[in-house]
Amino acid sequence: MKKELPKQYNPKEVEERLYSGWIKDGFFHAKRYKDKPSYTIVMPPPNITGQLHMGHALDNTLQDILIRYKRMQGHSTLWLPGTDHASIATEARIVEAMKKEGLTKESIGREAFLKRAWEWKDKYGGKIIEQLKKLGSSCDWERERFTLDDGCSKAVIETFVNLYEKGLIYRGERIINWCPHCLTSISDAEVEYEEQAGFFWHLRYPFKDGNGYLELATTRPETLLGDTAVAVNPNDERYKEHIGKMLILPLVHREIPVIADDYVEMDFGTGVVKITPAHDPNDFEVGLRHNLPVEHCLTDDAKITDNYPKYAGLDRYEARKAIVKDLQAEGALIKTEDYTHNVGTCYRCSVSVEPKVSKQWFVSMKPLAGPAIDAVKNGDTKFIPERFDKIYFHWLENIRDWCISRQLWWGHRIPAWYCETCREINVSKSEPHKCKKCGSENLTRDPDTLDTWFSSALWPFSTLGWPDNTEDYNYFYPTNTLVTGYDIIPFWVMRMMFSGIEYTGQVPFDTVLIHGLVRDAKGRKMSKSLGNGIDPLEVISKYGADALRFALATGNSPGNDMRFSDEKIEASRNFTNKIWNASRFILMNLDENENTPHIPANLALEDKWILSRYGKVVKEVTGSIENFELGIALQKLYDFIWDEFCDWYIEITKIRLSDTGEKRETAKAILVYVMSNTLKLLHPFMPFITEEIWTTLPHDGKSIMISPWPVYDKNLLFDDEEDSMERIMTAIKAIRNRRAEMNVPPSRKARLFIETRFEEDFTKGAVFMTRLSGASDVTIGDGFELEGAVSVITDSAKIYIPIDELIDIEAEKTRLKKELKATEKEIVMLTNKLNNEGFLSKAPAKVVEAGKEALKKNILKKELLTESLMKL
RNA sequence: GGGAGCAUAGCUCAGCUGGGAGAGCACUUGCCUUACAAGCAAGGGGUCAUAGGUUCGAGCCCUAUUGCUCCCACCA
Repeated sequence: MKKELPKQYNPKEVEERLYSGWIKDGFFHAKRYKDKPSYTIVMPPPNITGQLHMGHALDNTLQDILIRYKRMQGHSTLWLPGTDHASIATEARIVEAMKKEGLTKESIGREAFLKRAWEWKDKYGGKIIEQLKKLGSSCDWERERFTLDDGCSKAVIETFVNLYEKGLIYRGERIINWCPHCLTSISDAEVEYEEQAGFFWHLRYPFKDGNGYLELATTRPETLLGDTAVAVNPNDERYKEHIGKMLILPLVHREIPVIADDYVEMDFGTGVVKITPAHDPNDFEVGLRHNLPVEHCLTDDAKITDNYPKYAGLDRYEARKAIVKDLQAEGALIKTEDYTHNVGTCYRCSVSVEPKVSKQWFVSMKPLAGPAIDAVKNGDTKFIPERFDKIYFHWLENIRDWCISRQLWWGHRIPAWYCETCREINVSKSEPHKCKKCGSENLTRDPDTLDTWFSSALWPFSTLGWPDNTEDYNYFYPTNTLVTGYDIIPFWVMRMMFSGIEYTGQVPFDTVLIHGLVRDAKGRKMSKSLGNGIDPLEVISKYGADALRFALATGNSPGNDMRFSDEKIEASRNFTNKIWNASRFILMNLDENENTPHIPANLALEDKWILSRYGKVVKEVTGSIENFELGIALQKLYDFIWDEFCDWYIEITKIRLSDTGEKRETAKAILVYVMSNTLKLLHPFMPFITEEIWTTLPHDGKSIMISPWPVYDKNLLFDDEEDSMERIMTAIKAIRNRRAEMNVPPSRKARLFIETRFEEDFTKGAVFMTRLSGASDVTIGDGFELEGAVSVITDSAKIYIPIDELIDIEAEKTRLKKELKATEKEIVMLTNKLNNEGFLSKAPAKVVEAGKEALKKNILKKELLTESLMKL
């Protein structure tokens, strides 16, 4: 049966059929071959609350390209997928859902809450995985993991206990970032600063002795309730005499001291700062240095505490108004100024973060940061593009201890039990039955869970079976490439690095490929609130996954943001259409039982040319992918397929295809060979359409995705034939140009008379020159005496086109003169260059040679032009 | 306050270690040439932000300037 492709490419049908076929054949499943190198990527696990957005689509497209490429190259390839439990986001979702039923976490209790959470996860957690499949992701779904599954949890407990025993995890009362909405602590990395318009309230704090006052300014007057001192700079002459004196705190009428601390900037404001250790990170530090009491005046949900009955229960912003009013009434308010400043907000809910002193668990970062910095400095892991190592270094060099405890229930519960008898902390991998210090059996487990990122930090090895010494772990770890956006370097990349080094003794990956954000057509960040997000699933259903992947992979370079637009996706779709139709054309010309791709013996000039060009594309594309220049690799394939293969080679073969015998067979064979192999090069980028076509063409093997990646073959290089084709193509373009200029309709065929030194080339090319340049026939010879013929001159030939009715001798002269002038200019430029001693001695031989070659061509062209002018 | 990025054709962007600028879209002209009008052919359009410097040679390297963008930072 002769094979055919339908007239229109139908991505939907093809994608579903092929994807399920690949799964069924087990092509995505990674096997550990002893004699093959491994190549591993762990997927950045999307949140179970997530919906696939363009960021995921880009991230996973890039990973799939690398994985498919390496798989075809014969590596034991593992792309390990999974999801993240996303403690805050998921818990918020469930709390919200319960609210509708009139329930709260507390009302149903921890166990029932977790039951709901797992149910929620089972119901919705797999959604994003299904969406990733639509993209064509060739993940090993048999190895899919979840950050809260048994294996990952075991790794988390192992790590926690281990670090605790090493003294790198500790519990302490520190100032942390508190989200009054999510009701949990969050880490420094989870705070986003945004500029907000506010006020600067200037206040008067009177001295206890009734002798005057100090003026200070604050943006948060409500924290005045928690003031336990006022600070000035020790070197500030204005206030030196007041240091140690007591002030009366307005409204509260508590006595607080004036202290001296370097932290105070003399030239900012009045040089006097109120100190609220409980609710400001800097003030907390000052408080530590001066032994100040920590006075809490805000509750967990940011309301005034019961200690201040007049304001108790008021929200922080209401309290602010009330307190300002009262300050004014008391005469303590001097003035109010407009003031914009940075306010920390929660990266999950955008509510202003409240700094708060609280007992939490921390990871001691300094000892872990050092080796992580070294690993990048000495090249064990490298960032692409390199500049992102600066961001990485900056974070690690300035890092503070990582607050890892969260006041949430959905997550890994901290493995610490407190003895109710002696207060000893018992940290243990399994539940202890009695206190290790006093033997009491009255133990209570810490109610808190760990930061989601604590488990994510272990992802590259916890998913492979660590801490157990599994075969997967030994074979696939360390992983190779991590692909992610620059925005999560501090959250994730950095933490995986120090975790990997600390626990496994190896960096978790050798390369971090960083990509940018996908923005909308106007360059805005895609966001829910703006409603400008483009849904990748809609794009897939309208244009196909391959078109989406092409649009995401092309025209952008690592680390840079990109824009996504309708124009771009349409251009991508057009490319899929082009490939589809080229293939249809080839299939149309094949006979039944065609041979598998091969190169026949008697090659024509153009066959050698396209093979040579193809060979170079193999080399270039492979090189570009190796350098992670995926956009460039794809651009090269696009250009080769569209310009060289379709617009030239296919057009040229049409002559031979209408013939019979060996000529036709050879053309067919080369068409199949080049198309089929080029599809392989394209497969990592556009898996579906390439598979569909490849398996329809004569092929060897079950699937393109497990076929061997083309290898650069020097035997396929034909430099002389490339030069010959170049001459002919230049001539054809010049003829087309002349005809277009003179408005000769394509239907008007004309004869061609060619004078050339490259007679052999043009004799070969004459076969297809007629078709491609609208000629009726070609005559190659010498000394043509043609009255009123248009001449076309290239650096290798002089071509006459007799079109009597169109010839205008004067116009012809003008045109030739113009061209002569341009050629002469070129000659002068090249001559100067080649007479330059510096250039000759310092430029590489290759460049000098190219210059000489160009000069030679221009001189030839000049001669031909001059001759033609003389004749006229 | 510190750091980074960007500035190339009307628009969106490529341009790998320096060898006389490219693509897609848009525009102009002509084509239903039997794979593709989602196409074919031909064309117009750029002192590569500005000013210096290094070099035989600079979009690419160095310095300064201007304009945007982002990240980090305890100026209350």
